[in-house]
Amino acid sequence: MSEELVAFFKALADANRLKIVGLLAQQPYSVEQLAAILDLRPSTISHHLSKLADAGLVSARADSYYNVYQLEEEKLQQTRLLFSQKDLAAVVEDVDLDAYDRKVVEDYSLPDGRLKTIPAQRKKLEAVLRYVVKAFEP
Amino acid sequence: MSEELVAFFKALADANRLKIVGLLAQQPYSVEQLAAILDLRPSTISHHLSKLADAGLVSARADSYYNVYQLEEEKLQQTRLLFSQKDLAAVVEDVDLDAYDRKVVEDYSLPDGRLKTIPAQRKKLEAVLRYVVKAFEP
DNA sequence: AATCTATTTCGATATATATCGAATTAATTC
DNA sequence: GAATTAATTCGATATATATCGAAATAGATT
Repeated sequence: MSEELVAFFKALADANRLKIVGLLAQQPYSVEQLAAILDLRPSTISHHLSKLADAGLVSARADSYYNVYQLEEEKLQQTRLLFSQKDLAAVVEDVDLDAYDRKVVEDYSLPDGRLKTIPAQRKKLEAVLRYVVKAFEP
Repeated sequence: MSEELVAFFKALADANRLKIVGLLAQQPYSVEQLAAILDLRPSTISHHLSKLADAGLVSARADSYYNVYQLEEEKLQQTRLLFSQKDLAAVVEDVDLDAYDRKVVEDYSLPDGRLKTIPAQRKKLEAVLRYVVKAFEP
């Protein structure tokens, strides 16, 4: 039967899931990061990733205690045939890539702008560092 | 934006629409023929074709007073990259290709099996002829 | 060990979609 | 010209899907 083929197209037939694919085409992301960037709840992102995983388009890798999702390269080849690099870039063009970093800094900041504490979680520490580094760029 | 891309995948994200594409990959069909073959109402087929047309995957051609739908070749190329010839064939493998011909013959037959009248519509006449010819094959 | 935290699962809800049957439209046959 | 017919459009309905928030789970930090 062609249930698999239908599932493949269904997986790509949603604007937010296409954005997830577009983002993962650049680098792996955790659920929380994707949630912040796409302004959706983590549970929603988890559902989307589950559908993409069922279709074989993404896979999860445990990194510390994050679940980091990445594109499956073979399937990626298939999808690259479908929508070009340009299309793939267009999908994420109106996406706020820094939303996660900003959110973390905000969560850890006092009203006066200084950090309450240094985040214990590695990804959050990284986010703060990226944010600070960016502040010193031209 | 990537609304167009989403529409493209949405168009293919349905088992019956995939079957329509698989059928049209072999030859053009009218709405009525597709309805008989896929066992759906003509209005349903019309909706499906409308979505496929919006995505640029099919186009209509007036033939006598039938609307005959065919695949758009350029888009077909794109989809051929997605799902191979084999997949395309698999999509229609459990489809009853002769359903339309049988239905026409049944509609025009008397209880004793002889034809009431010769169908006036060209496609129905063709259907009866195909049916009869097939009856004389090995 | 106790507490936090990221993710998943579950239940609820609102929106979208597939399908049908009836009404409408456009074109054909008689 | 009247009756027939293919296709589309419309209204209704049932199912599917996207999303959320809360609860449950698994893992890490203190």
